[in-house]
Amino acid sequence: MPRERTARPSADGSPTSGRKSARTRERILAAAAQVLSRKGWAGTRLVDIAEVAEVQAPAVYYYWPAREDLLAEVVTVGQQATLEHVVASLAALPDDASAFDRIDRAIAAHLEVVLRRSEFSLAAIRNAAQLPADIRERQLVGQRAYADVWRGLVEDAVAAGELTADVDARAARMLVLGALNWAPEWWNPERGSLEDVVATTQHVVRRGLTRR
Amino acid sequence: MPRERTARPSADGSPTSGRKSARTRERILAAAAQVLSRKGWAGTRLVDIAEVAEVQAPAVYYYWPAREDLLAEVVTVGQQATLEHVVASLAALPDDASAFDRIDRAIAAHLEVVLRRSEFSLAAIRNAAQLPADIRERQLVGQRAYADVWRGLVEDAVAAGELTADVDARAARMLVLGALNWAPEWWNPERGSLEDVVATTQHVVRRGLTRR
DNA sequence: TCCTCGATCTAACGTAAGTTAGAATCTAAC
DNA sequence: GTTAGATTCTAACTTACGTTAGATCGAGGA
Repeated sequence: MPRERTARPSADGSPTSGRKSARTRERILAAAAQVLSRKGWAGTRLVDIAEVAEVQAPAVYYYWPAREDLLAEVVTVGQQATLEHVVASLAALPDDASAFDRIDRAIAAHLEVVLRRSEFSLAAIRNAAQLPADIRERQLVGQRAYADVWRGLVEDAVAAGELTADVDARAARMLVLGALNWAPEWWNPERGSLEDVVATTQHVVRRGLTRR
Repeated sequence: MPRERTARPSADGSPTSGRKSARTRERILAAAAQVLSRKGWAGTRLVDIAEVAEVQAPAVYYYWPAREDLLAEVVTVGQQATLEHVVASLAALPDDASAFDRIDRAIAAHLEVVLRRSEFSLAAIRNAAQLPADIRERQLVGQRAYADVWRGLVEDAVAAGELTADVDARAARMLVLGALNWAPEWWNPERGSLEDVVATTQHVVRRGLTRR
């Protein structure tokens, strides 16, 4: 059994730092995210993960009790990464930022994480509907927490009169999140920069939700 | 071997009409769509399909040579249903409909099919990324055909000067399609009517893409 | 240098699920 | 009512894959 079960990013934050065992664990986790995002929950084979991580399949059992636990951790990490990055981005804004500046920032942060740290968040997004019941339940808790952030953003915008009150707030919020979550399906770094996509999305969303 | 391999909707169009064997085939296909949309490509077990269709698993082999062929047909049907319904809806519009009226109609048609005939289109949408390579290739052809329809809609709107030219047309198009494809993840008939969602979406999209 | 223990491997097991074989049943024509 | 063909079933086979057991390798301290 390894001494530390949780990944501990070391001082310099580089993925190659830390104890060798911790690095192997990270490699397997990242490999699992990659395979999971492409093959789906049931289609993710331990052998494929192992091949990407350059280990033998049974090595997985040194770090996780079962395949399900490894995959569940991928989903959790993917969810938390999104939540934390968005919250941190919002916290970095000046206190007097307008409601729509905050929404712009959240859009940018969400796209950054799903398009750049894409394997983990993609795995979480694409497989949400396929999770086994027990894991799905935990996932819903995290999802609600993230939804609350966006609900707050939209409510603030409505209260500030910056957003049209003539559309259902929930529907509008989910339309936006849908557009964001779908971005990994079509965006390709070679066809346009991330910054361009962010700017376009901010443009369209701002116009779509702003009163005339 | 059954005499007819392709589903032939009979005069009244009801799912219980036609030869008994054809009805069984339809039942299995619909069951496959239901399971596939929830469990993912690899997670869709023949036994689960059979249970929903009220048949034993080997009965599937009377109609399809292998599990893959059944699932591939579900994806094809889901894709074609969307394409055909949108194209038919557009064709029903008067010739003098404005570019944005046509986009509104396409939005309504797309949402209708993914939210109502949801099992087939959901199966196609959610599993696009997980398809085996050979099937994925065929799927991309259909996907391109559908993308062409939307590309045309957007181009017409730009040409008519109804749509802002200051955003990347492709990105805007994909953002809208993302919002539409994501709707099944959150829409629930008990929380609001389909008509309301359609109206809200049309509102937001029209504002989002229209020049000031 | 040797010993210990952490880390990973090779080999084997058990089971779930797709598939096949062949029997049983049902339908429709004569 | 009988028969032929269509349809569906039960039972068995096969393979893939998660998992376990136990051996092996490697690094760090005595």
